[in-house]
Amino acid sequence: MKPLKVRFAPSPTGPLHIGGARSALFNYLFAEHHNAQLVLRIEDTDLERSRREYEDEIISSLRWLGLTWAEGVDTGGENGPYRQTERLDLYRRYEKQLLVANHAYYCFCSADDLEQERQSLISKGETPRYLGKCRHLSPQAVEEKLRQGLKPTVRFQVPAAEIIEIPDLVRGPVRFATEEIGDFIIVKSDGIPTYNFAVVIDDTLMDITHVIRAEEHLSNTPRQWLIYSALGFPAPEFAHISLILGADRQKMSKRHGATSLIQYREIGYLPEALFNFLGFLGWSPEGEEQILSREEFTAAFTLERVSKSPAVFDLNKLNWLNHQYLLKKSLADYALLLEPFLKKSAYYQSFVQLTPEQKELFMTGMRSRLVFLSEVEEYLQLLFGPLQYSPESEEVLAENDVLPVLNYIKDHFPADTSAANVETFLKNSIKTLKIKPKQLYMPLRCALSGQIHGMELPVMINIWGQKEFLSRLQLALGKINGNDC
RNA sequence: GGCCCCAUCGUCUAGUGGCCUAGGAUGCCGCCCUCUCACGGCGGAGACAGGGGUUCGACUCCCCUUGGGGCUACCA
Repeated sequence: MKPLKVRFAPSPTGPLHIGGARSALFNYLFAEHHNAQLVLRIEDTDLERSRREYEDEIISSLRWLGLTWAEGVDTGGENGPYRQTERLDLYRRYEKQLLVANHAYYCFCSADDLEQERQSLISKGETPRYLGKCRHLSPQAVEEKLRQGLKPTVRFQVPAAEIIEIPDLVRGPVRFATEEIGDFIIVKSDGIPTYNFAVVIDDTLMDITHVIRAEEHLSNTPRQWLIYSALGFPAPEFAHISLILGADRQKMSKRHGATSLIQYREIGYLPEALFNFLGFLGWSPEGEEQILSREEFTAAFTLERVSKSPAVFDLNKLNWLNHQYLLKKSLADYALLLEPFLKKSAYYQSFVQLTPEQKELFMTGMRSRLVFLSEVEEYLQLLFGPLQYSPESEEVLAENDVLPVLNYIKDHFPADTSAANVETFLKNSIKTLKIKPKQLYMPLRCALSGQIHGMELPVMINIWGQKEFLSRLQLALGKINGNDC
């Protein structure tokens, strides 16, 4: 039996998209599960939009996600080159073969003619398609047009009145009538093959056994099927996985916010969280656990459990997963992960001056709180930024009994500002003043940070130190007194 | 418009004719913990799109309707 082999074949026309990442992931999981090879091929036949920097970006996104492949544009292999624009002579060979065998022909129709034909068919309620005007051009006529310098496209001659049945591993058999298909272009007028043509040749030459790709390609599959059979190639197995939709149930696109993997990395999501999240979009294991390791995924992944219906991208769930993965990190690992985000902050200089103990307290506080890493900026601002009072905090400070409490704290504040000592001091103050904890903590929190939410108060106070603490408290007291006048 | 795909809580999903008064997760709400937020614990509301069949019995099979999506390019 032929060794199993799959591929991921992105177009370098933009950064790696969530949907593309999921397709890549499913191919990767399939390969790992079945001990198959994964190939990374670059489909750059769209000369206008393809850019080498996107290719690099896609590769680094895939690596970041933790995917590996045996063969490909960056790793090399026996079936290269792996960039379609470097395989043009290969396609030309098969183009000639189809031309000679009358499976394909030159077409000289203009864009205007094509558009007219299209509109006319739509108005008649038929499938818009090319009706084959140039199909029976005589060799002399073709010769003549070529001599005039006209640049033809090459069209595949679709056989009439056939039903094509594509066996699809996730959808079951899907049928198409060739009447609905029209002779389609396999080589553009600039000599570059179209997707439908190149993909068949590459998948064959690269010994791909399973084509796992997004459902948007399903309608293209009969065209490819026809080429396989005209060329005498065996067709691979197909598995069309459903699309990932935005919250509005439309295909994910730029207007749905962050759609590229890079953006998620920049916001501070972990690759393992994305891996886990994407793995559950359109697939689920037999058990009920939600968090799977890479090994558990590869052990459990089969195409049989891939869902047929499209999946909506749910940021809430990604957030939860990311938080879960973040929570599991050791403090040291967490600090390492947070570092780039800290460095980016305007308050980085203040942060680096903290003692190791303070940094650890800060990390511990962040770890239980942050859903994604870039959120750290809010906390840095609270600690090191200018004191600004939120409306809620002003309400708290406007209450009658806060002044004596704050004054007491100010007058008895200890010189030792270790978090433990501050906590003891605050607890003792509560007893002395005979008030509820909240009556002390809340006004104090608002006075010092201007916010009603935040990290543990003793930790914040410890980080501020006595001087900063008193100056903040002073500011709040002045504000309260001012308001009273 | 034509062709194709899809249809279980808001969302991701389990479910392959009786195990289902439909399970899990997330989100939401409540309680506990607690200075707040977060973490953690406990509990609650929340779905088989509609209509026909098939069957002793349909979430599960078939048909229709409806809804959503994809394709319909000299883009992939």
